[in-house]
Amino acid sequence: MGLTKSEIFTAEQNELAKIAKALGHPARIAILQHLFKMNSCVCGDLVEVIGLAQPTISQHLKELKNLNLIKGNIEGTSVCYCINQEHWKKVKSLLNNFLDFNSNLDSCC
Amino acid sequence: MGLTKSEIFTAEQNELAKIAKALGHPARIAILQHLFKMNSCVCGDLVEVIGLAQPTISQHLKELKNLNLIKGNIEGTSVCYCINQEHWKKVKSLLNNFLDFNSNLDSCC
DNA sequence: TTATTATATTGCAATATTACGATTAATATT
DNA sequence: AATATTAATCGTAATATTGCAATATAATAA
Repeated sequence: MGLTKSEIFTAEQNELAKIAKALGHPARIAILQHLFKMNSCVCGDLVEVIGLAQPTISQHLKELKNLNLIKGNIEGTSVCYCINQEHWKKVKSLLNNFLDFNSNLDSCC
Repeated sequence: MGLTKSEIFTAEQNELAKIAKALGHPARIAILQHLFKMNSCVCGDLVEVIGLAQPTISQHLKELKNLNLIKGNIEGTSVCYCINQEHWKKVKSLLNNFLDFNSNLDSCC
């Protein structure tokens, strides 16, 4: 099939999975890391920095933007991308919440 | 293509992406949450709890096991799964490290 | 030995993802 | 206006993922 049965999961499970899925490609990790490092708008040089073709980077950016992980502002002929700080906080707490579900007790196996 | 160009990324970027990808499906989130909640081995009742067919759950478990996120011990005719605590710590710090790359400065857009 | 039970594997159909060349759209520059 | 620059979109090929029925395997029970 190739089609996830989202309807049988909770909203939180689907939300978490969607975020994780967006982070599930090294190019998108690299893009986010670069945006963090630059701390500010970075535009088409992502193509150079990362080393994938322009349409490919554009596609990855679109995915990150669809999930509100980044924002894009048009500046002349170029587009300026940056982390969506407000939303990133939510993502962080959602993920941390999940990661810390981890109890201190030992597993039985 | 459908084939990720892993060779152009750093080991850390690929590692992060692989983990995120494994978490990028609500069924796998649900499995992990259940294992956490039970804090101990849980076996075939995952099929009931989650509501996907047995082969599908088995496949998701395999993926989680391949990434060392969970362990599986045979106990009689059933298999007992649980979180791989040691590795989970590494995963947590890797992800937290990434999530906290976030500087305090404002984005420019 | 012959069920029975629990899980894994195989095979397959439907869909999604990744990557990129070609093209388009929008703004700048000359 | 004509051209250049930048990024988005379209189309497409190759591959991956999701889900399940059918089957196989392994361990116990009768």
